[in-house]
Amino acid sequence: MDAFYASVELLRYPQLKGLPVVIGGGRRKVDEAIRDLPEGATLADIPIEAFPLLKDYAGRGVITTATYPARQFGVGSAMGLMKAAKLCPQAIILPVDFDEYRRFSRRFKQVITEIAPVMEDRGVDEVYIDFTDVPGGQREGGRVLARLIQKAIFDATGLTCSIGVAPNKLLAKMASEFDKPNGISVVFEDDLQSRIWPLPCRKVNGIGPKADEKLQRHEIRTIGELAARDREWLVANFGKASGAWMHEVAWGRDSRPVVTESEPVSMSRETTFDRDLQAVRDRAELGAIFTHLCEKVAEDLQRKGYVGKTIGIKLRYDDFKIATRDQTIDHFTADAKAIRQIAGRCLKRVPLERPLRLLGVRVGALAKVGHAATVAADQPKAGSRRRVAEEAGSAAQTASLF
DNA sequence: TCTGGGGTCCTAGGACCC
DNA sequence: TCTGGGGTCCTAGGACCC
Repeated sequence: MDAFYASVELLRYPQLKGLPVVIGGGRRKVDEAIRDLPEGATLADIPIEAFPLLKDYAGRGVITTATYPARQFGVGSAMGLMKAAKLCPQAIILPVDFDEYRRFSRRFKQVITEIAPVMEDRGVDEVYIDFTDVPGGQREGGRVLARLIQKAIFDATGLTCSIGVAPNKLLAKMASEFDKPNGISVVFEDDLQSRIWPLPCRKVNGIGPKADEKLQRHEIRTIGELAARDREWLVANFGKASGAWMHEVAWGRDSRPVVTESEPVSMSRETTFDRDLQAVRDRAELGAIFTHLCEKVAEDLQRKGYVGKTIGIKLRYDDFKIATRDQTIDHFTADAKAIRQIAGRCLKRVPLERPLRLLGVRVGALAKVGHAATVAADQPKAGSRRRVAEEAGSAAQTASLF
């Protein structure tokens, strides 16, 4: 299979070209900073002097993305804003505007599917493309088609993108990072030794900070060093599945197809509070947030036409530890009140002594509305019956908090 | 004032069924 | 009475990605 991996550079405002800009944080704080602007002004109308600076920003949040001039200072995605402010206080901060990103996201994906219909959605700004059957797709090893797609995206959206072309998804993804922004890189099978093996293991999609740390403890830093270990050794040290997978990717092998359709598995809403909240002292505030999250998830489900039967909550404590609880019920629902009721029971099963930083509500085991009816007719599972019995016994002592 | 929000997939133990 | 597997579902946590 021949694959593209295309990654689009997110929104930039023309008047900010060449300036250090970070996008992130809560919308609220940034909105406050630019609220003196004329009514109806969009960000594009704002004079540069009016943009809020990172050094004046105070609040929780992380960077979603940053311009290349900002990255020069060492700031980048997922970094805390307070830390970024120390590195680059003069950077302009802009609010995240996901509605706008989604609009652009739809447009650039539409442009791509008109040229190459076999496309896998990998999020708001990334896609895989299988161009095996696209007429002319093989010219210059795919470079011609990549240029065509790049130009079409730019014409339609004004966005630039980086494209990697390779024999499979694994290599295409790595190739796309070779020439950013707005570049095209073609990697062939024969380039494995010269271009892939020198890269750090972290560049492999699927090797994260934990796996990388463990690899480094075994003196494996580059993909080449990973490839040098034999499969048996990797399996013995990283487990049957992970070890074998690591061996495959180190040798540039990946047979995953480009998947054009997929059904969602879960939908969730979560929020980090402006300040840590305590279950007892801030009971009313927490209760209101909790209800709101349930309503939002219910809205999302209904808007997209899904129902679910596993309902759960997520807490993040002030020490950043996470706790989750969920319960599977014997019917599908997308009703805010029903979700709130089951999620409330989950909340009673989790420790609430520590201050809370985040609260989330999740609905999983989804089915499309209409398809759910047949599934719902199935016998309730043993687990649900058991749970119902336990609740009867524990309701009295836990009824207080939510 | 370190560390967002929305996802997927995997693992592992226990219950339960055959 | 004790000893088995295999398979599925449920739950909690964790790694990872965009």
